Parts: sequence; structure tokens; C-alpha cells
Amino acid sequence: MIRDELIQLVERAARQARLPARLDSARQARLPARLDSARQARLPARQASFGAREEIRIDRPAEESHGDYSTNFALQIAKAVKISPQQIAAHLQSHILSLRPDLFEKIEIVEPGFINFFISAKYLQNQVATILEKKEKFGHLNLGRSKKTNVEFISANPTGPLHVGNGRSAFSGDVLANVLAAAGYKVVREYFINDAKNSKQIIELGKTALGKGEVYLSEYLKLKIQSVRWRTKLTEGDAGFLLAKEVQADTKALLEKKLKIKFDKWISEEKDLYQKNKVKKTLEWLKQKNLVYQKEGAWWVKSSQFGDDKDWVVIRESGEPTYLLSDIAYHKDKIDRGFEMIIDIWGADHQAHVQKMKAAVGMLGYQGQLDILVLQLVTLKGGEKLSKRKGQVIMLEDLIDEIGLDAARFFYLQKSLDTHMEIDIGLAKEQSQKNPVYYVQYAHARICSILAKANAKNAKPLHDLLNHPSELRLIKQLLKLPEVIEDTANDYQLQRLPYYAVELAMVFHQFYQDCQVISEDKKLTQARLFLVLSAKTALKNTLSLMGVSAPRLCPGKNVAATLIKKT
RNA sequence: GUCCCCGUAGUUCAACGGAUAGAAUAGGACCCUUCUAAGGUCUAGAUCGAGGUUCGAUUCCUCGCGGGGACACCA
Repeated sequence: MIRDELIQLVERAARQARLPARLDSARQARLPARLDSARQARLPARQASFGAREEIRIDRPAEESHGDYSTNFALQIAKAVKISPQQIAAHLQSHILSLRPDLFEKIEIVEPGFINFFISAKYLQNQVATILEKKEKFGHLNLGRSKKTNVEFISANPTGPLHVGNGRSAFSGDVLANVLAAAGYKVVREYFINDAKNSKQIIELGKTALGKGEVYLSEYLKLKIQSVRWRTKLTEGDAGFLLAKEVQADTKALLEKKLKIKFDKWISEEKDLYQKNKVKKTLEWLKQKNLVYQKEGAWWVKSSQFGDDKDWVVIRESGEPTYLLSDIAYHKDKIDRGFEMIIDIWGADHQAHVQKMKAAVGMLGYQGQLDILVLQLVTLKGGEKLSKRKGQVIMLEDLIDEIGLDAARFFYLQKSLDTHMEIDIGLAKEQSQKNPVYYVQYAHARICSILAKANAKNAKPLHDLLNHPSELRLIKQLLKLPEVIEDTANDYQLQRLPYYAVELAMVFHQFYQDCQVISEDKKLTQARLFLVLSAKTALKNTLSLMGVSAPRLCPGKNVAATLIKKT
């Protein structure tokens, strides 16, 4: 990765110029409040990435005239070393140039002290072959060093089918797992089923099943209940558990067949935690460690000693355990299974639970990394059109049927998890026709059609012929993929992926416009075919990270044709 | 009352403290004899308000205003 090379180069140059090669000391002296603990506690992932890159930051300037990469390093250390940023930059510039003259077209110093790097055409040309060698592995990294990582997501209550809110968790979890895997983590996708027979939720579901209540009653559940042959004398807990199992089977089928999401592990609260006595053992463990106490007939956990605002009940006065206790047991189980990194994806309504879990994991003495991503809620606007029920939630399945999986995934992924997402079904439908995903897929289809026509076997690495600005821009854009994967694996900002994909498609479309691939010039044709192949590789890899298909043909061709005829 | 998330073009969204705040879509003007025009080029359009920190703030801090969520012996 060029970015890594640049970081090392600037570091070496700084040492040669007898400048500090890290920002830490200067930064910490100047900016103690900036990375205050509260914020770090909330954003551990960002903190981690910040820490990893604390030394020197290399940017991709938005403006092309500012170079391919740039660094503000000189500006950052100027105050600490009491030299003007421009002077520092000049020192660094000459050292860097003498260290790696081949890498750069030029290095510019710009007010107030930016160093802008322009990568040489030769270096870029040589990268094309590297991309093709790596193929579907292009962009993959060893950032994670096979660290055992657990990504738990969706974990919807088994009281009904998935709704559009669950879609956010589904797609973000799935794609995050893809990204982490690509970044070299050993990822397990996990789904937790809240099906404990002693839980109020399941008991209530049981009542619904036995016709004694209707808290969870829906059209869907009515049909489900009818389809099961209920034995008499079933307890409410047993009935609820049975019904939950039925619901869960549907959810699993939906996920695998329609959403193309496969979980590695399904954890049943009832079977894997309660029946294996893990909840009980966890309580015993807490008692032993003196982390719980009795008050007002209930058992409380000392979470306030581990950063939470207050203590919470883990065993009710009635003797029943709370959700918190089983969740502590669950996390203990994850830790015991050897995960070095644990990622939970929860809805915003679980916000308050974050502190509890962080405290709990602290009590358990976990040495790894726990990140809890809190997704803001998805709400509806104009939902009644699509809902099969009166005035109720919209099923995820209906949305997918309506706009298609690719458009749905793209639609969800484009939004930061922190922002409140309002789905206007009418708008989503309308926008699905103009979804940028088609723009991206079209680029892929174009590539395929060129390759089909040209017989790609003729492609040869005659890279020095690739000198057109649009060609070089395309190569630069391709080389961005590993950076995108690295950044996203570090900060979990998944929207970076669709935006990168659109950018990549755009650069390709421009190239397509500017550079005729198949032409009389046979050598140039071969060289360009080679480039097109590598573009296909990067594009396909990007799409597959998002779980979006990479079509060979553009499905809307006929639509377009009729449109043209009309005008 | 306390805590969390958000407030950016008409609209849906971007922007690790960086340079002229980007896309898409809607609007205006162009480009098919060419590998698929679901494409390309040009144009117009935005940071909720007031302070502060900084060489530099959409981003960090404080206070307002507005929207959403959470404050259980529910999950």
C-alpha cells in the first residue's frame, strides 16, 4: 500500500532531519482534553484507529491539484519543535526525494505547510499487474492478524418476522464482518436468540400461543400458531419456546435465502445458556468474586464500581434472573470461547445497556476489545402502502421484494449508523429505480462486455503505454481499495464502501468515455484490456464486500432502449 | 430532570481537525457513425444559532433552538 510506504518514508525523513517522528508527545501536551475519556469510551474503534495512526497521517486530498497524497505532519509538529511548518516541510521533502526518487512525479510544499505527493506514472503502471495477481484477494490485508473476532448482530426477538429496522443491523453486521475478514480478522458471525423459557417475553409469547394473551399477536403469528400441533398441558414457557423456534426457523430461511446472510453460530439463550447452567455459574462466579450483593430481596451487580452510573438487579425478588444476568453470562461465554475482539451491534433502544455491558466485561477481566455499535433507529414514513398489517411495522422481506436486494443493501449502507434513518417507502421505491447501485453495476457490465468482445486473453501487461490522465486516475482509484478496507476495519464507517464504489464506477465511466479500449492499435488495446481486467477485479471485490451482485449484463438495457426510441 | 444520536444544496446522504464542504436525485445547457447513453461534459444550489479552543472548525468544547431514542426487579 502506497499510504503505508509514505508513512514510513516521512518517518525516516523526519529522523534524518532530526525532527520528531511521532506526534504523540507534542499532541498530548497540547491537546489533553480533545481525546477525553468519555468520548473514547463511546468510540473505542475510532480511538483504536487514531492510536494506530498517531504517528503520521497521510491523506487523500479531495482536490486533484493537491496531489495524490498529502500530509499535514509539518503543521502538526511545528509548534513543538519551534520551526516554521514550511521549513520543516522543505527538509522533509528533500530527504524523502533522496530516499525514494522513483516513487514520485514531484513533491510540493504548499501554504501553510502541507506536503503534497504526486505519484509517478511509472510506479502506478507497475501496480496494475499486482492487482491482477491478487485477483479476488486484491485489497485484502493482514491488519487483523487472524485475531478471533465475534460479530453479533440482528439478534431480533423471536416474536415475529424481521422488520425494516432489523435490516439495518442485518446489512451492517454482514458487511462489517466481510470487511473485517478481508482485513485479516478471523470472523464469526453470531445470532443470539432470546428464547429463555423463564423470560417474560417468552412466557408472554407462550400465552399468545395458548390463546391466553395477545401481546405479540399478529397476522403472521396467528398463521404460525395454527400451523403447529399444540400438545395439551404445555406450560407457557414451553409454548413460547416452541413458537419462538418456529419464528426463528422462518427468520433463518429469510436471512439465508433472501438476504444472503449466513451466520456461523446461532446461540439459543435457553439451550446454550440456561440448560448448560451458564447463567447460574456466572452468578456463582460473581458471588465468589464479591461482585453482587443482596438488597430488598433481590441480587444486585456492582456495576457502579466499573464505570456505570448505578448498580442493577440480576436476580429479581421472585428469584428469576434478569436479562442483564443472561447477557453477562453470554458475554462470559464469548470470552471463554477465546474471542479477542467482540463486536455487538444493537439498536438505539439498547443504548443504556452499553454501559452495563462494558462494566460487566470489565468485571470479567476481559483483556480483549469490546465494541458495541449502537444503530440509530429506522422509522417509517408513508409505510402503510407496503405493510401487510394495519398501521404496523414493515417487514424487511416486503421491502426486499419491492426494491430488490442489491438496491436495499446499497440504500442502507450509504447511511452512517449514527444517523436516524427514516424510510419513506414511496421514496425508497422511487429511488430504487435511480439507486446508485445500478450506476456501479453498470460499470461492471460495461467491463464484461468489453472483455467479451475483445477476447481478454490478449491482454498483456504493456503498462508503460498507459499514460492517459483517465488511465492513471483509474489506477489510482483502484489502489484505494486496500486503504478503504483498512480504514473501514478500523473505524466501522461502512458508508465509505458504497461511496468508494460510486467513485470507482465514475472514474471507470470517464475512462470508458476518454479511452477506446479496443482499437486498431493492438499494443495499446492489450495494455488497456489489462487495465480493464484489473478494474473489474477491484470493482467486483468492492461489490462483494457489500454483498451486492456484479452482473455481466445490464438488466435495464431494454428499458434504456425503449426510452431512447421514445425521445 | 439526566444520558445517547442527529441537525449540511429543494430532497436523500458524504466529508480520520485541513486546502475551493463532496455525491446522487430534482432543475438548466450540451454530447450517440464509436467497446451497452442505466453513460459523458458544463451550469445553478447548503454547514440550525451564539460564543470558545486552533495556523485552520461541518468536525472538538460551552450555551441555546429543533428532531429521534433511552432512563425497569422488560428484552
